[in-house]
Amino acid sequence: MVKYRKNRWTKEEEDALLAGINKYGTGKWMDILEDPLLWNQFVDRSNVDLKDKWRNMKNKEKSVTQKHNSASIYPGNTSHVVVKNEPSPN
Amino acid sequence: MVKYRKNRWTKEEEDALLAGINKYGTGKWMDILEDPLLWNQFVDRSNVDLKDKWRNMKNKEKSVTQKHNSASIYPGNTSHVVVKNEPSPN
DNA sequence: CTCTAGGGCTAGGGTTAA
DNA sequence: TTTAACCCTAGCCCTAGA
Repeated sequence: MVKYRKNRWTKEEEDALLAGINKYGTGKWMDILEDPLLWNQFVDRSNVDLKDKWRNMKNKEKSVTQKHNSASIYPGNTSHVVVKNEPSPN
Repeated sequence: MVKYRKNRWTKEEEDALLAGINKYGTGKWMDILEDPLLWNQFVDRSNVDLKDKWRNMKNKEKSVTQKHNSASIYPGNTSHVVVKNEPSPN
């Protein structure tokens, strides 16, 4: 099965992704994708697509920062950190 | 809050896992992990990590076999069989 | 409670379309 | 050539059942 064309990200989809990251943090792609307020903003995206898009947005920001030293526009850029659930206190 | 980083398996760790499977059989991950000759070969691995790694090694072998029909490179690949230890003759 | 089995998800390297 | 979008999959998580 071959994918014939790329599915470009819209501004609306990018906003939904950022909103999801604000709510759940990075590394919670399935949670973001299935959020009742966000899921219908995404057009044929998988959890992996969300992860890849966030990576691209970070790379873009980084190159912009290198060129212009602009401040981050993205919330909670902590992609190297994962928040682990505490074990439920039975 | 826990820092997350992939911990790639080294050749030495793989060898230790295979040696453990030879001794105890598959499905004895805690026994392998705590074996006095093996435990210090593993770098920050849990019993679940050992199980997952064996699954990956099996999958890898399977795909190689499908492509090249090569013989098994793993000792005693009898994942459905449990090998019992002989009592050590002190 | 601990441990295993197996499905699910992520992280990061690799690949491709444009 | 460059790179956003997409693929591959090892490694790690979740949890039912023993």
